[in-house]
Amino acid sequence: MPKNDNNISMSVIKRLPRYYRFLGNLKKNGIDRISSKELSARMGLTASQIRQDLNCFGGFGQQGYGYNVSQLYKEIGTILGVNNAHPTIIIGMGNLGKAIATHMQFASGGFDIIGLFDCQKVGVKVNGKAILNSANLAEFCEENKPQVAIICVPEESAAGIVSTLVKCGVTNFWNFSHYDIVANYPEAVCENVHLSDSLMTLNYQITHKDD
Amino acid sequence: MPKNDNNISMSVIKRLPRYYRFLGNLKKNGIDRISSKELSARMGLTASQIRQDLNCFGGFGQQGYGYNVSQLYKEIGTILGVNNAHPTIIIGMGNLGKAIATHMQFASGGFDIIGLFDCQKVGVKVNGKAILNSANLAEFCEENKPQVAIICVPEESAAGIVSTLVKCGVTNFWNFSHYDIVANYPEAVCENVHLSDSLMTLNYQITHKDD
DNA sequence: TAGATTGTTAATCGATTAACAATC
DNA sequence: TAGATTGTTAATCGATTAACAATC
Repeated sequence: MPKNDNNISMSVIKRLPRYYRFLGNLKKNGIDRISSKELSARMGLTASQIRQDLNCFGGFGQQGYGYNVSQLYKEIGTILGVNNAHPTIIIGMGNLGKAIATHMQFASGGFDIIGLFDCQKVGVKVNGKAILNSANLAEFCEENKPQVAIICVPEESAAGIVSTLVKCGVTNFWNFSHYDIVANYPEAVCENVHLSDSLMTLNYQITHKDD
Repeated sequence: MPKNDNNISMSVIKRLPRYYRFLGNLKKNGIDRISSKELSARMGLTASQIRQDLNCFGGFGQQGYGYNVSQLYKEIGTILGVNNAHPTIIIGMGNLGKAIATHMQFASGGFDIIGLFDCQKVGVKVNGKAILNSANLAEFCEENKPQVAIICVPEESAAGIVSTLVKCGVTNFWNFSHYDIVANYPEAVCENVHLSDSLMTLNYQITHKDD
């Protein structure tokens, strides 16, 4: 009986993909039942946290038994939205954009790539799809109604691109630039990936290892 | 007078790169003085948090005045370790590895890329550097003593690669694979980038926007 | 039934925010 | 000096962990 509490904390949400991954592996290995204790040992969490996390969404377990792996895997998948096929475009076909376009398994994550854009390289094929001209972005959005945009352009170009997209009704973003989308468009949903910040955090840890 | 408290929380550390970025921008715009209040407004934080964060490392401000932008920028840079040049290798020259190799500004982040590895494509140049054979990884490490490895191979290959690297004394990782390095090598320093987890978190937010 | 394990409430821990004396 | 703003302590808030009654 799935709940829908609407104020699930980000801490919990950020753990869901990892649960999903571990359950997928268990399933693949033919394990069809697991207790919070056993899962906690495998994942390096507390059993308490796992039970708390899962109970944000519903009582998926059974006292005295634990959790059914396939069922829980499916439930978490649904919660995450992997059964969606959000029409999605990628803006910026530099090295990063190309890598994202070719490297990610969008379909199994719930996304459907319907267009790749760049202001250069128009017509060049990436992963079998011809790059479209960023100049025609607005027009494309009117016709094809993408729901999600992946921003792989540098910060300088991002402001203009995002402005165009929001005007066309695209308000969901996977943002690799340092442009702060939510600060400028509070209604937007945005997940940031700041690779250079992550690298600097690593540097901090290396530099201060022996403090 | 920089402190060195050695138990700075990860919450604080993860905010440092963003402070560094904002201060760099202020500096570029010719602003040479800022109060925690003004900075908090620009960054969308509380002034209190900024003062708490900075005071983990030392009293960089001056009552009645605020903070000197250039000085604070420099201090945070030093804390983050941007003046280092950690000899670094990248393993895996698929789309992602290539993008990382060409896209990131390693030098200004405190890293120096001294080798690119792949089990195929040996000799092909990426960013002016010829790809080396992963089979010769151990040998290369003995000779060149890299300190950091960037793991851009799939999870299946990661276990073997990381084992080799740890044996050769490489214990600092920027890890793009789902292989859990710290679980297997507790002495390792590792910063994970799980792109597919990030994408799934975005999907959750889109899917539950109107809950 | 007895043992196991959940769902959930209460206790603890840590991080953020507020307040204010110190001081430039 | 008076006004501004820090550094730091105290209060609050939220997240994690522990405990245990409910129940399969």
